[in-house]
Amino acid sequence: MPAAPPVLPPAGSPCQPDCPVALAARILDGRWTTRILRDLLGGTRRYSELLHSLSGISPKMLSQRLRFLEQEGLIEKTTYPTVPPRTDYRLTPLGRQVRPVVEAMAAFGRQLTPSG
Amino acid sequence: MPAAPPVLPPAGSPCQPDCPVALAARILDGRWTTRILRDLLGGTRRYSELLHSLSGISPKMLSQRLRFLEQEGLIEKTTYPTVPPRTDYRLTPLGRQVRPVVEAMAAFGRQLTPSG
DNA sequence: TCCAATACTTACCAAAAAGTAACCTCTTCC
DNA sequence: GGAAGAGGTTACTTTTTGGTAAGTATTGGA
Repeated sequence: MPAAPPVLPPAGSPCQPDCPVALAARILDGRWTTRILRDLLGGTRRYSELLHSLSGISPKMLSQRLRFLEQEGLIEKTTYPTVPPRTDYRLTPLGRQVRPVVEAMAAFGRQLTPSG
Repeated sequence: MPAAPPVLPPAGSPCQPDCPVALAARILDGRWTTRILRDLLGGTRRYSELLHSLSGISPKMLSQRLRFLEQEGLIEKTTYPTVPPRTDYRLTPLGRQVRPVVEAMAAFGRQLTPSG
């Protein structure tokens, strides 16, 4: 059975603050959010792995965004009481629902690159 | 023939600043951008229509975002020298490529609504 | 004793994004 | 001589976002 067709609100209807696009934008907004999600779509990641792979992000921003995404129910973490401690982050079922968004962004972003 | 399968960068590869997702995020970032694009996906709109339909946006923000999107080649405008003057905004071919992104965001946003 | 490693937090600061309110231009209608 | 209406701009302020640097906790190892 095919996936449900993508539905955009009808042509005339304005995008109210509670419109699905606005709700998604509130969560996905920010320089780093979609990049963090993109990396987590590749599987579980540790804090230090993300800090390294998202070149340029500061520890503060990373933990801030991670905390926000956790609050919003998109990711969850596990801390292992080893020495030194270790923390794993992974997407929740809700978080995995952003895959189509990130994929569509990647496809759009490829149109943007001057030379592939 | 089916659409090309959505491709996300391979699991291990970090999201560099020039990764497609980051490039798309730079343009789609901000509280209003995707909402403006959402409305324009419904067809040509006038400045005053957008000002009204994007409830809460200020004239300054709207013209700022519109100018930015024009610079980035996603929209174009036409001004008619009527009295009073009239301006139409519409998506360019590049701008229409954001449709899948906005659709995916809408689908994700619908998961977020507590009730419908 | 001090350093290393991991995963943070805190205080402080700079820059960017967004909001508010007022103003501007032009012309036609009252 | 206004006001109205479209499409903005300007100056000013606030809020949000992001960055830097340093500090915290734990404990095994040199």
